[in-house]
Amino acid sequence: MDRTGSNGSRKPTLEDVARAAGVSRSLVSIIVRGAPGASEASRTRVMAIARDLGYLPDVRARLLAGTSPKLIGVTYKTNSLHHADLLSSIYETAEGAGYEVILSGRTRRHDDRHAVNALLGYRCDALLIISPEVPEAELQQLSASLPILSLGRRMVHATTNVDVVRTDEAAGIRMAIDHLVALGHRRVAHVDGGGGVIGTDRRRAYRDCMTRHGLRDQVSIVTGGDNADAGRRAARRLLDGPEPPTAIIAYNDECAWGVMRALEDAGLSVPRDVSVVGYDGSPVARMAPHELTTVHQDTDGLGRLSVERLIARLEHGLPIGDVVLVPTFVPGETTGPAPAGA
Amino acid sequence: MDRTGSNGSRKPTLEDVARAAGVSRSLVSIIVRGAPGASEASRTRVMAIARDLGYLPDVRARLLAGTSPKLIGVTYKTNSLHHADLLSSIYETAEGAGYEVILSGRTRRHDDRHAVNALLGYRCDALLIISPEVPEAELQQLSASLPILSLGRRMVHATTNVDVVRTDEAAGIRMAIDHLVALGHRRVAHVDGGGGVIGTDRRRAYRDCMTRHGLRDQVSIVTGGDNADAGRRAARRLLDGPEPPTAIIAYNDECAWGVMRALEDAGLSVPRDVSVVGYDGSPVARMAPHELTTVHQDTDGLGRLSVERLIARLEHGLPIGDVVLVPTFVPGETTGPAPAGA
DNA sequence: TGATAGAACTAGAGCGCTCTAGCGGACGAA
DNA sequence: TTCGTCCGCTAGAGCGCTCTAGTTCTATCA
Repeated sequence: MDRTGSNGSRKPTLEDVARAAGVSRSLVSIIVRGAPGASEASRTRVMAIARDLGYLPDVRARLLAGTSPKLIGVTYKTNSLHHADLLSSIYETAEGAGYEVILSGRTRRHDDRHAVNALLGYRCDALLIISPEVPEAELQQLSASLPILSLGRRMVHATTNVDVVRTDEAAGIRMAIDHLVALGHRRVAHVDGGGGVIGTDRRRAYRDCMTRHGLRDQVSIVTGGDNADAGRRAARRLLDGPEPPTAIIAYNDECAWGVMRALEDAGLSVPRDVSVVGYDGSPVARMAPHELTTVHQDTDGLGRLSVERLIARLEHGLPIGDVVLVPTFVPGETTGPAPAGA
Repeated sequence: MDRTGSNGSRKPTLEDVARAAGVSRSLVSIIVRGAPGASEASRTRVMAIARDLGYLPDVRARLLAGTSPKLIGVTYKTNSLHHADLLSSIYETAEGAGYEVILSGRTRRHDDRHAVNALLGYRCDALLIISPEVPEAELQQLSASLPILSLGRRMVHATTNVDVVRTDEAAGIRMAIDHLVALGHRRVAHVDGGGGVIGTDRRRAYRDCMTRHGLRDQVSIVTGGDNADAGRRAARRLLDGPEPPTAIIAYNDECAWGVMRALEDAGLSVPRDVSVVGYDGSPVARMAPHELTTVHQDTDGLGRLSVERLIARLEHGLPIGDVVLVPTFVPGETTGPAPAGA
């Protein structure tokens, strides 16, 4: 078997182009990179030859030899619609700035740590972790050797060196509760996202905001998660309780789907009997049979800002700190007036 | 600003470990790779030192220097739940076999060609393209320089050098139609996936199978797509027609969501008024408020087989050809008996 | 005793690129 | 004329690794 491809010929290298053009490897390098230091005449001539030969730079060699930062490692959960959405703007921003993006997906058996290690193996210059799930201390430790940006998750310790671009969770939850209360709801429950920082923030915001509305005794929280199954199980427990809620704020859109599923199972109608609010609001996530009422995060902005700031830090050492975007509340068809008797 | 990390120290290299251990770079290389040729004593000693130093092999250098194939490039659509599902088994199988996987996502503005070029830049040894959208000729041309495997999409020309691992589309559609016909449905429509090969196969299978059931005059096809929006728009057109169907087979699960959405909009109940069948059946895709009746592809099998075969080809030159898996039909809650009057 | 084999290890080339240092020639200024 | 300067270009080192072709050392056997 021929390793180099069925046609038996190696991929052309800089050397090949240089030989064909009768110039040095260095000149070709300058030209294909678009770096200054070559005459216009040489540029057009060499580029034409490179094209003819089908030359494509070897990214591995380029990264190995280069001295300026050029590689951003990104990890995300492959089964998250919201993460997938963020990738689009991350790709676009990075490519526009001349940076390579290397992806490492997190799956069931391939978690944060695996993914981060894979990225470190590529010696990326910075790490963009979407909603990191490892302990903050680990991120902190990592940040000693390269810039780390957490997209979505806040850092608890102010002293941290880990940069953050995120959404104002409290604002999002507040909008949702204000909306529901204005519709006459009082028994507003929360299916939370579990023990993570984002989940904790949303849960606390829920509690605070309920209290501010004088509904402290109506606070009802049940452990959910970031997927539909978790939402469904959680909602089922909620409905089994003594006083089922008239509105449910789910941890995210997928979770909200599960919640609606459970309501359906219980013969309840949305929003007539129970109102449901999601979170994230990425277009791809809004496929529910009813247009989901949701807290819309600025996906494009989050992705773009993360990359822009990370690059600014890499190139000029500008600190990023904690960038907070305000979400938008998007009323849909899954929320309505509280039932009369409630 | 210090490029090499805030602690100012470069990442340790083989050289560093070798020096610390008082042995040659070559020996350390042998040991960290787990290659034969080192004593047990050296192994434990050097490994301990490597660990202490926090040594992590540089993948770029390793790939650049290595002569045996080790890198599989994978491209997929970031917003496809089915593709995301496939990634899990692809990762696991490849890692288990000691291969690196490099991902390149396809997004709105970052299409097949971009993604493939990015992967070629890394000089991957083989390309695994999930549901490729480029013309077959282009794949064919690509296959001249490295093994190409199309996961999901069949090749039209028998002479092609592109390998395929896919699902038996005809069988899947047949199961769906048999199921619906057994429930008394006659007006079974199809919201298709557009002009791609997979879409065409499912469409043709639909037509053939309807004909076999003596329902040729009931054939009703409307152009959909692989997402909920497309499904919704398509179903709307279907319902506007003279004789709306009593059952709809959607191109995939996301499309089916859209179809259900349109039915809901029209005040129709699923499955009382109209039955709906999806396609793919990955767990993450089955979040509809009703358990979707769907044609379940063997996601794990597809991913695993693709990688296993690709590796077999790389290492032993074994041809892959056209591997076809048979899907499973999973009856859910979105299909029921045809309405009496229909 | 010396030849021989095998195990353990090393030297050094080379993967494809970038980057620094420097070279030659053209040109303008003194 | 001579010097300096700038432009266009090249030589060659080096990025961190793998791999081939040794070398050394010990054990074994005629």
